[in-house]
Amino acid sequence: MAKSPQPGTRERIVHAASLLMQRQGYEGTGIKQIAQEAEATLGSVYHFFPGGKQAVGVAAVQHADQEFADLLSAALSEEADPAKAIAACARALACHLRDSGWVDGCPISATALETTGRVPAIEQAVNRAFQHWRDIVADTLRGAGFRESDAHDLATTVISTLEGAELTAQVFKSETPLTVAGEHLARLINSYKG
Amino acid sequence: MAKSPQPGTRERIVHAASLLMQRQGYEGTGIKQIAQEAEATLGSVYHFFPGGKQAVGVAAVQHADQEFADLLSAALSEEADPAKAIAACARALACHLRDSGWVDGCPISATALETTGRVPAIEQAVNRAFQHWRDIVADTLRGAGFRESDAHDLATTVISTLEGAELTAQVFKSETPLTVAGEHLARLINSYKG
DNA sequence: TACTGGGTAGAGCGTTCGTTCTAGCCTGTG
DNA sequence: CACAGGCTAGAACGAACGCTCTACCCAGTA
Repeated sequence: MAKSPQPGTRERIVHAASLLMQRQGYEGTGIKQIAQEAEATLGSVYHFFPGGKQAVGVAAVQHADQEFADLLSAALSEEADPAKAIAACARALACHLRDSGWVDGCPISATALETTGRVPAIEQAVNRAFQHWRDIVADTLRGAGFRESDAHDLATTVISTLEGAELTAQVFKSETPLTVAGEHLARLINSYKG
Repeated sequence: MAKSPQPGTRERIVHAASLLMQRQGYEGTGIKQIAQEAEATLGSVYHFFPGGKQAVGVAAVQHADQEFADLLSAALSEEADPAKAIAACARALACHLRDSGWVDGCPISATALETTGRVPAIEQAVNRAFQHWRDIVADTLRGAGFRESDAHDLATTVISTLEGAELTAQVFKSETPLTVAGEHLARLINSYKG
């Protein structure tokens, strides 16, 4: 009974919410639209998320958090050199963004910007996601022999820059901002080596 | 209610729209809220902006575009060394963000993310703003003797990174991401010198 | 004096929002 | 077979949305 049945209605709702919020933000996405996209009914949504739209939003952010963390971990473990790994990661994001028709950028930044200081529950989920991602990068850098404080600062800038470059690429509808940012990050990281 | 002094009604509307959209995005901001904040009436808003909410949004983005361009130009012309100037600019953004209670980040990024691929008029205004800002940085770098292509790529990354760092700083409610990003950008720029 | 027109004021339109509610379906157990 | 309970289905609510509409105020002009 505690197990979710079939291809999981709850999962479909979270996935649809995450996708829609990625593309049109939190405010721009309606509960009914989420239900429709998930091929669920309003009743189901409120059954699984008695907390309403906020609760769906939090779950969607957490889902996107884990999804991007997995992508980041995979990209970083494929390459021994962290500088090259991050540049490759930026290129991968650029490809994905292009293939989506310049629509699928960072899955939570739109939601983050709309809700800062106004919806604490979502704010907190976003905060945790950013910490999560930064820590993944920081751990990789530490593992590659970077000094503790350098690793932390570099990881912060890596996340910031990827985030910003994704936005810029989306605005310009061009892969260039992301690929260039990746190369610049690699150059920056290499300048700390040794 | 009480009649407002000097500044024209149209200007008050644009200013209020810009501020509200900065804090809660395009979708999260209502026309009536804009009118109220501007101490104007709905009739006045539709008198000055027959195009409705989209038209107000475009004007707000253009206003924010010019405002940030002025801030950028001022910061860049205060320092001869562009690397130091950009680091100083990042610190200034951090101060402003902190003083606003971590609420006033980039004035258009929330709107940009919500409207990409969905509201062409606003999309275009955002595109022009990013180009505008990038060109200001690129011109400064070119003026400081950087190669044409280096200046262009660096300018793109500077805007991306500032944008992303502002978001990260907002999420973490900390000045650090912005100040660190500023220092990293300075280091990156200096690595292209000579 | 009367006219003119930019600007102000706000009631109210149709729609959609988030949410609540009741009723019914379906499946696993006793 | 009966029956409980997780889940689905969708009608309906008040509030808020973007927007339209008419009426009014009040210089400036003649």
